[in-house]
Amino acid sequence: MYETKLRTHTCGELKKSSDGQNVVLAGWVKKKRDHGEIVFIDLRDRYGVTQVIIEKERRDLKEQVKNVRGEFVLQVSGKVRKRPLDMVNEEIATGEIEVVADKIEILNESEVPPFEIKDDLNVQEELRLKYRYLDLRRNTLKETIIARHKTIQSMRTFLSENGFLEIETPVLTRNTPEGARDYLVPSRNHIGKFYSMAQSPQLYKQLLMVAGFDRYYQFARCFRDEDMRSDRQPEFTQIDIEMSFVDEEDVYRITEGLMKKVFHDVISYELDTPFLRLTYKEAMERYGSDKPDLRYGCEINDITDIVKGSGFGVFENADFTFAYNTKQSLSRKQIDEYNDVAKKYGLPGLFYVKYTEGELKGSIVKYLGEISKEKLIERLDILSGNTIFIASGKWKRTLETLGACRRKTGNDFYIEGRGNEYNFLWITRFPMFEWNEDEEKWEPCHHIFTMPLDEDIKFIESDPGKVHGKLYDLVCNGVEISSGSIRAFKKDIQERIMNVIGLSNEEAEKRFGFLIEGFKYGAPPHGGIAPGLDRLIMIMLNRDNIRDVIAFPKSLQASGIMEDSPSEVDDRRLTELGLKLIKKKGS
RNA sequence: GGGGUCGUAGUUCAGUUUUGGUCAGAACGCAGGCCUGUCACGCCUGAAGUCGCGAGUUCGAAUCUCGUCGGCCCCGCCA
Repeated sequence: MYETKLRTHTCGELKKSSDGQNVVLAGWVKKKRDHGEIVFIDLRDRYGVTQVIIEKERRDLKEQVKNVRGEFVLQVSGKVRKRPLDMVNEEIATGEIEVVADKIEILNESEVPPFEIKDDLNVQEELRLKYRYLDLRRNTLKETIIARHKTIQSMRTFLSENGFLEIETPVLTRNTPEGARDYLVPSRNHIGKFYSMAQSPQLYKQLLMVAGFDRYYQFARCFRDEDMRSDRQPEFTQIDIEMSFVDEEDVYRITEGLMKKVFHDVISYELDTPFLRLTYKEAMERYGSDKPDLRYGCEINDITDIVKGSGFGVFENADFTFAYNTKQSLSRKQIDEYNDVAKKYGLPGLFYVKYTEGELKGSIVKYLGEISKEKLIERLDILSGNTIFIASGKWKRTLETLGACRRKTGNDFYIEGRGNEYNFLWITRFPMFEWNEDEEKWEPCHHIFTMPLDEDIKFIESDPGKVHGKLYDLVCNGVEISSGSIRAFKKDIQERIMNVIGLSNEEAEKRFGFLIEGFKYGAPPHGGIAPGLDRLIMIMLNRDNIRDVIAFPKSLQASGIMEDSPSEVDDRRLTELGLKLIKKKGS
């Protein structure tokens, strides 16, 4: 396989049936085991590991490899030999054979690497990032990168077979102030002006619909100058999809088909389709999240009706009181951790109730009558030993807080060892607008080219908070994999939406005039979706960090640890660009 | 922008509070030697640290104080 001038076989393919063959292998020294009379060398490449043996009479070879150690690059010529039965290594694919060395060429030496190249590695990530090319030699990371390739390959096949065209769009584009901060690129030809690195190909793909390419996709690199998280990178990849003459159902069907195929091709997992659907409201009220993990229960319940009238101030003054049952017996210390979570999400704290010895216990129990207690026990399905959390306040914040607590319960008790379950669902019926308290104005929840639900269009002016968009998110195991929408392709709807959020015609013209202009010439009804490739692979391979699925990722401070980016540049370059630094670090 | 946490041989860590002083330690790796069958080879010997960096307190700082840099995690932000 993959024979070249320097090798006849890879280090992963020789089998019992290769016995007696003369072969040439090339690879890295994984391990040398020198027994004096006899020497073993495990040779590693992308495909596997093969044991090379230098026999006792080959003093010349032994002398030659005297100084060889891990990560030297060798070319070994020799004969494949079946190992004696009791010498077979069942751990590796080539464990039934070994190659008896006849000739060894040291293709390159290696310094002692800063960390060992082995699978069960425990090294500070900073060091792994600095020597990423060494980290990538390890199986775990290597397999991820291979899986990433397979994912892309599988998607290309599926989309191409379904009539989608792969079309590239510019990375260097213009600033569109909505949404995330974008990376700016100063222009040498236009002093004082800047390109923006595309946050996504959103506007281009919609114009491709105007152009008549009714099924488009692209593996689009997206750039966002925002703060990192364990699932966010400043540059990441979306599998950007847009279709014409469709409604939500068409997008769901294609996306479900795509996921089904990818999971089958990459990890041999058969997804059930169609995926479950929840409205945004339902997801929030039952799970406290617009991206709930449905691998476990712990559903939130509205208990406002039970606690109103209890006389307890917090309950009386709050819009809503919600609760969920952890179905666990938590210690005082554990409960404190939940209080910390609540504080982080802006609630003063949580109440908890424990059911022990046939009695509800907790600070708020004294406010509840017998009937209320019984209702509570029934509604939350409380069993002996259960700890229940209760929170009061405004709808969204209270639910989000309990949602964060529920997530903690899940992490602590329910999802351990269940990374190989995949619980996909669609979240639908998102609100179109959100009221910004600080600026006292309506803001779009998604982006402004979203089509409202037909039945809500009449509320656009009178009651924007009541308008839902043709918006959908694809969620799996508590992670937002993707979001998309059916677009507002007609001028009148667009203008009504812009009016709600206080965007004047001139302003809109300035920001995305080219899109509005394009929409004048027969824009077809269209919509799309853009699954995040990195997150999808994270979920599929059960990794909890996005850096693990990217060959050369950035650190949390958006630095390239290996290449030491970003870097300062010569003053000459700045001058050329008409730029001058205001502050320079260390000056 | 805010909060948390970590930083000690090449690597992973112990030592840091109660107690500032026999506190520069282990394992792996590395180097030298021995060893027909290992695959986490084994045995013997050895080298190896600006305790992230800087300042301060002190007779004395890995240990206490302040600052700073970097990694990771979270909130804000962000599809």
